[in-house]
Amino acid sequence: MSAAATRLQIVEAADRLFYEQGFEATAFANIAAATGLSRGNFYYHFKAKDEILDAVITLRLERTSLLLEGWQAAAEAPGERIRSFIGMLIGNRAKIMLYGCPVGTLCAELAKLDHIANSRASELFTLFRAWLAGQFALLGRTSDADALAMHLLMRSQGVATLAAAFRDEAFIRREVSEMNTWLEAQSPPAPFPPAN
Amino acid sequence: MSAAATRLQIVEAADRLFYEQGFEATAFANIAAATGLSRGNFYYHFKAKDEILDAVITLRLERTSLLLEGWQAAAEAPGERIRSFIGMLIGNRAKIMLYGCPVGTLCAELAKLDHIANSRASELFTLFRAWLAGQFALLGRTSDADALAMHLLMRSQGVATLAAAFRDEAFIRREVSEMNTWLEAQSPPAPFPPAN
DNA sequence: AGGAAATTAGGACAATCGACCTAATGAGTC
DNA sequence: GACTCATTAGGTCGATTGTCCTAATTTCCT
Repeated sequence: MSAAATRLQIVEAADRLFYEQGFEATAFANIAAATGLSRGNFYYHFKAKDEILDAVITLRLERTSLLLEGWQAAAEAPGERIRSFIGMLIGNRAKIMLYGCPVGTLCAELAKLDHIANSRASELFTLFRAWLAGQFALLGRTSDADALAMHLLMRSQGVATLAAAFRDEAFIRREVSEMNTWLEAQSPPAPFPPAN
Repeated sequence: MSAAATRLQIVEAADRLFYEQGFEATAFANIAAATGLSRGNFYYHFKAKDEILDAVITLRLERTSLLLEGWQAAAEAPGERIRSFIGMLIGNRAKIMLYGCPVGTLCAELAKLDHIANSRASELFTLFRAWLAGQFALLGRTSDADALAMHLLMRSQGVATLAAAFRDEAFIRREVSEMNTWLEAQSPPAPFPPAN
């Protein structure tokens, strides 16, 4: 197999295991078992475990960018695009109830480990934050676009954390519904009361 | 020193280290260095590391109960009591920006580790949830008291997660302010429109 | 097909982990 | 002060960790 293909195989297995078990709790033996590769083989593609983490974060950054571009292309209306973001909580509800949000839990773990890759992991949040702020700006909320983006990001993180703690799918659906109605109320810029 | 005092010393050091570094990343050597005690000594007070975790969770459950009772006694109005809960985000903002929420991050880690103590850790959430639901019931929101409690819990978790990721104190203050105004809007039961 | 380079497998290494054991020290009683 | 029991210190154990090294294997080019 080509080196690039093997490398990707390692990174994808590590990506899944880091999410399901955590970074520190995932040993080379786990990645080896998941990929069917030998442990010693990893050091041909990576110098250290931290380098695998870097590759995982890079992979997530790339795929997140593609995801956002996809939402950007799939809808013209900013509100509908934001609804795609909110919809993630429903689409990934099964894994979220088991392992929480991949971004939030990774950042939390790396912060506690005081790991160097911590700032790079939080760039995943920045990606969503900037994209959401762009959509709110398109909605006319140019002055508080970033604050609205952070607010929505905050809600999705809170939902993911509690959904995992209580294994409660109904809670996810209820909060997603509330997020959508909240979103509806954010649309009109209305510098003057609407004339009708 | 008495056995009970030494035991408490161990549990309190473990409590802090589990919060700041995570459960798995905290070794007996760390607790030994923090307390000045010998490693082998721990096994006189606990059978295994999991038992220390159990003691830490028990300690947190007790202190959380005391905290809630204190809020209960400090204010008559349920709204003011709930504001005490929200105020935690301000009071603990320094540590929250470094390590996130002690409850949320512990639950997240134990879920990934598939640890037996996971359900016991989430009881910490249940404590806040039930108490908050009680306050909302006192506000007249008997039918959706639990949903409102979960909503507030969700917001505090999201704020803690993002505040840690971005090290953003202004974000905490802004969201706390929004939570308080949201709380104001939840007060009136108003089965009929107010007559004035 | 043959040979060079790329890729992989598997073992060995020191370090660290939780766990266990035993001897030394402490405090309190007669 | 001697005795007993509670408490602590320190060392040891096997298992596991990330890391490294070398030989075997595969791939690819001539």
